[in-house]
Amino acid sequence: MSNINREVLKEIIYILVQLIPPGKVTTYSSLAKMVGKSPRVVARILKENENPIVIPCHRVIYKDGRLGGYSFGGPKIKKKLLELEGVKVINNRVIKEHIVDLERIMEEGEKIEVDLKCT
DNA sequence: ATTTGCTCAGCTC
DNA sequence: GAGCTGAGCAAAT
Repeated sequence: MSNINREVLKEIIYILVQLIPPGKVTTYSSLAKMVGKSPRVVARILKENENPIVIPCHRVIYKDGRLGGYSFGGPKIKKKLLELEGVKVINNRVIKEHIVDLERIMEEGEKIEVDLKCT
């Protein structure tokens, strides 16, 4: 059952990436764990994304905090974008505090949803 | 077979 | 604790 269509996988990953709030980043491995695939595949799909404007693929980095690559203007642009959102990048490395697991983000998202409902 | 937007375990300093 | 190396990984070319 791990044979998901590429399109579906793409959609899932895009949605997940769009869930990342500004000022936070996540890792390829986190995404990979979510979709049950290898980090390489996630990276490839992120790279293949057709509209980098709506999909903040710059918020996805290595687990070590390194930025990794960025086909949409190069890693320098990626760094700029992250800094613009409040993420501190030191020596091409995002400090650990900003890295959040996708699961955590989703939990917070649900929490927010609940809050809205209560209101 | 080679190249990638990766990650982990070991090793050195 | 921080940095480097080598191997493993899955998909595209």
